[in-house]
Amino acid sequence: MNSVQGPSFQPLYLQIKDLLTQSLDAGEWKPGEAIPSEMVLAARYKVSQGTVRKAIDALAAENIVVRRQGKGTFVATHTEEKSSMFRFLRIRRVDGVDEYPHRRLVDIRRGKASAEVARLLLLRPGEAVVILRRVLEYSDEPVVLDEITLPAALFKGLTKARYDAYRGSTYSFFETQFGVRMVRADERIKAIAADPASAEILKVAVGTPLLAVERVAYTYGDRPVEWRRGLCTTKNHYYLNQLG
Amino acid sequence: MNSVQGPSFQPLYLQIKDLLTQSLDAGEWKPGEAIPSEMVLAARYKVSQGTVRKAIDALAAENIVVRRQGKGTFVATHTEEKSSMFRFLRIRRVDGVDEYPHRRLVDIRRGKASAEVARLLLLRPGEAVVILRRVLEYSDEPVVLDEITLPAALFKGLTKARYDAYRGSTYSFFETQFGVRMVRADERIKAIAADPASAEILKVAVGTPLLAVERVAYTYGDRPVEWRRGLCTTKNHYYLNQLG
DNA sequence: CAGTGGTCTAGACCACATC
DNA sequence: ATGTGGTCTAGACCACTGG
Repeated sequence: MNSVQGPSFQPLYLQIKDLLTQSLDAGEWKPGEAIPSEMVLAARYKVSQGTVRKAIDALAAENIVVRRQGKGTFVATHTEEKSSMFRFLRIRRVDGVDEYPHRRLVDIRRGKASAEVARLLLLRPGEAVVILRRVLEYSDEPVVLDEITLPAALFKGLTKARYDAYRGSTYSFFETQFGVRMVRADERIKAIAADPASAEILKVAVGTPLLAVERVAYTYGDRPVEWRRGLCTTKNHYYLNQLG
Repeated sequence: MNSVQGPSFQPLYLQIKDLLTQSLDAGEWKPGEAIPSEMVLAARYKVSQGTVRKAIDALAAENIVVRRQGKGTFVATHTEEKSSMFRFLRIRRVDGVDEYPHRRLVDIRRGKASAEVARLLLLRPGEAVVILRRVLEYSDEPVVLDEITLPAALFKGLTKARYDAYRGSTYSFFETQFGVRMVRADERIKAIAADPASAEILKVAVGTPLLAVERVAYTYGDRPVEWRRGLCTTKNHYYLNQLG
């Protein structure tokens, strides 16, 4: 059922994958919901089940959907079992115990995108942004001091009260409250000395070496929608990475 | 052609994948060589080409093997194009230019595995190890100070002269000279202050914040075969990570 | 039981590399 | 022209879930 292929050839299953991504992006199926079965999608797109399967396999490999045998294929969520909660949280306790930190919002303020943020988030310089400052606490110990910058246009009505009231991870909050789902991120890590303000919040001496982690997070279609910078104490914690 | 399945069921294509991994491990096909074609493997294992294909797909997804349309499937190498050279090297210049560092071996010494190294590399405490100390230089600037610990049993005849004489990456050296191919690694990152000895080598002030990167690298079958600890200046460089 | 995803097969054809 | 991997199809059967 493959149509005539234009000059810029793309396999059928990748075309189907793009169509599915568009539907996901448009919110046709919400996070946590099931997408139609392979047979139904095959009928809709007039291709064989095997081709739909390959398209879904590709989405599953990117953690955009989750397959569950016997039940169906579901739009991935940041509100899930432990396994996926640590996908975007690489900080671990040195003793190896998996602990999900308590997040304490220091303040929210509105501002204009700096040249750097505008460049990274593909905004016009000076465009409105929302900036959250947070502290992540592990067993009541402050470990990470965060600053999260978001395009205001996508996060209308983001207030401290709403953030504090939400139970669950920050990306789960973004996803359920603003329909912005993070699918991928790039991080750059440096080591820096604690400045007085950060040192006080993290309860370390001024000049203590900290990890400085900068992140750009992307939603469907590789659109950047979050910039964050975190300072992390590594007295009792480390940053975990798997190279494969 | 599936045989009767015992109590611990495993799909045929995963069984084939394991057989291929064993052959790879045994050196039946060396890095850089082509493995037999899908048709030939299908005949050998008495399964369909599609099943062999799924097995190879799984190996390709883990970067153990590389497919090249029209040519064949090849055992992956650390001696390849730029794209794969940075798979285990996450240090980048802040200006974004991709530069492969010059490695300078400080010394090689032999010793016994500490309790920690023995635990991580699954050795008996006190078992013989080889320890390399290196400096990685980017544009003549020392950036990383490394200490690499290897089980002596796997790296007989490793001398400074041989290391210095080799052209190519360290993992390429291990692979071609000792038949030990790294396929995966875990890294743990902390921020620490430069001690006097390290500071001098890296040409930074004592107390300068550095990244401390600890790595355990694994070969086929998840067998740990390298432990390393690196100290990295982040004045002009950073550690890059992709979360997906 | 019916419906879902998961595996396996067999065959056709396409794209690419090499001779 | 031949051989390789890449795509697509159609159908059968298995494994899991839930009514």
